[in-house]
Amino acid sequence: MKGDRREGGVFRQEGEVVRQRRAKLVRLRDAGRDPFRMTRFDRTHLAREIREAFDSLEGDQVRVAGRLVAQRRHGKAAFADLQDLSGTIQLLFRVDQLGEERYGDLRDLDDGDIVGVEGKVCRTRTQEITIAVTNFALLAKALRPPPEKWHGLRDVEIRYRQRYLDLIANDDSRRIFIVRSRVIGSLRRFLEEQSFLEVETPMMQPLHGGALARPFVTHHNALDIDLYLRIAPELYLKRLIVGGLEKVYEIGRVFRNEGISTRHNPEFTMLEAYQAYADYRTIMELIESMVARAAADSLGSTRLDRDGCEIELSPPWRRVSLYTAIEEKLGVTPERLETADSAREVCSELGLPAGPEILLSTMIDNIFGRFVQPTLIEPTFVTDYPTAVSPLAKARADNPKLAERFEPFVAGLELGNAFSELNDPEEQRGRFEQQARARAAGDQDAHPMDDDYVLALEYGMPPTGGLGLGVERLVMALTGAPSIRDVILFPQMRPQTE
RNA sequence: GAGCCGUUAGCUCAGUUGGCAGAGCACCGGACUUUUAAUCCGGGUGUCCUGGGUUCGAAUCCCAGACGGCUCACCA
Repeated sequence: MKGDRREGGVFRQEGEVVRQRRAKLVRLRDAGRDPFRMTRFDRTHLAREIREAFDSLEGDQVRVAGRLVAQRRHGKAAFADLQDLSGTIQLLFRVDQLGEERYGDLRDLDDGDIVGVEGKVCRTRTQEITIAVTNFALLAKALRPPPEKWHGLRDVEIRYRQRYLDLIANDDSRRIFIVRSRVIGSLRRFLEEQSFLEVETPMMQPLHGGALARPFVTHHNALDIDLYLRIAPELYLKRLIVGGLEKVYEIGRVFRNEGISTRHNPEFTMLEAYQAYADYRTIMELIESMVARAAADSLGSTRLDRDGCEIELSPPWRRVSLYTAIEEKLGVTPERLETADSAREVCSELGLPAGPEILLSTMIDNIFGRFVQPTLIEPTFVTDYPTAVSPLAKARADNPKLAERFEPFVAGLELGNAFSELNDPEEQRGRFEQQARARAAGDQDAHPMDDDYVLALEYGMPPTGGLGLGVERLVMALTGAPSIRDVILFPQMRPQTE
């Protein structure tokens, strides 16, 4: 066996502790008590259930199972803390209860071991709710110790690479992923109640579309074609609207081949929903109720406390034009953002890139993203995005340069994107052609021409409102998690080299 | 992709001017029948991220690299 080694954050040490534990396992096996041959253990209660129902359970025999996370030995008595999904509960082992031999078997137990115990619910002198153990079984041996109990596990690299250790050690991490699960459940229930139909559409697509982003490419051997991992389900979902399903949604993974940051992971979970005979204003109402509901279901409140600042998620949310929001924050009038030249001046003044190659829409987005977005703490719908950057959205009748589109913001985070869907096949074809030109000119994120989608529109799509919501962003907003990696169990990391 | 910062015991971290590698918790041995960061006595368990270089001597200084974090760029 090699000696101790440390490799960039993940611990693989074969240190003294591991050697001791392996030796202990060998002794157990030699004695015919191999813990890994244990199969089931029927428990009667979870830790929290015992604490919450103590009054009615006091004196009862119960069976619990979990991970041993702490031990306090006192010679002829010993305390231990057992952690299960619901929390921890104290165990009390006494030699006069277990007998000398059984009590001696406690030597087999280490922090981190998985044990099942049977015993009587009681309270100790210090009023701690405890199980006085009458019998116990080692159900699985931990050859490595869990993270240290007092300081916990802080090393972010280990937290992400070995998430199980993070979940064992950090209550807050466990809480965030439970919230995430509840949020997704809540979104489903809400949409179900509104008669939306949950559907699944291809993740591997011959043509990537529905968003402006670069895709991952893969290859199908039998068909001998390249396929793209989807960057959005949008165009398939709208085909279903054409097909008359009228209210559809999908919650699923999308993949975008771009940089990683505290707000971006290459794969993330997106909710997209489409409702026929609705427009973007209908969708605003849908989103504000749905998010408020998700907060209530996952946190028990529609109010968030963020750095001492209260955020109320109940409808209605503020609605503000992109241009008004910029003017309010920076005093830059909409007129100055009408032409690329005057916008360039504004960008120069603000210290933003203002080169001749930068498009007007990009400059506006930069100004907004840098100076306005971080201040949108209260839930806000920002409207009036330029049609030029919204190739799938219907233009406003009174001003075709602007789209019937909005983005929801909470706690400074962009949660998604929504609009009245463009259902005019001819105009859609024109928009795609414009995108294709941008693509030919080097814009790798531009939308590719999708004749098959235009064909679908030619059969007639009712006026439709649609939304895309980043589930991770929503969970970040609800939990206050500072990084998207904190709400994705296994975030993308660079592989470690040996 | 660029800049800045980080990587030392199982975990959390300290490490002075370049001079034998440190603390707390964990762990091992002993004591202890109501502790809960148990306590008391004894024990340091290490590829100081990796590879070069400077030096009598490198955790420390220099160069290159790996991984991570943050900011920016990219990106909804």
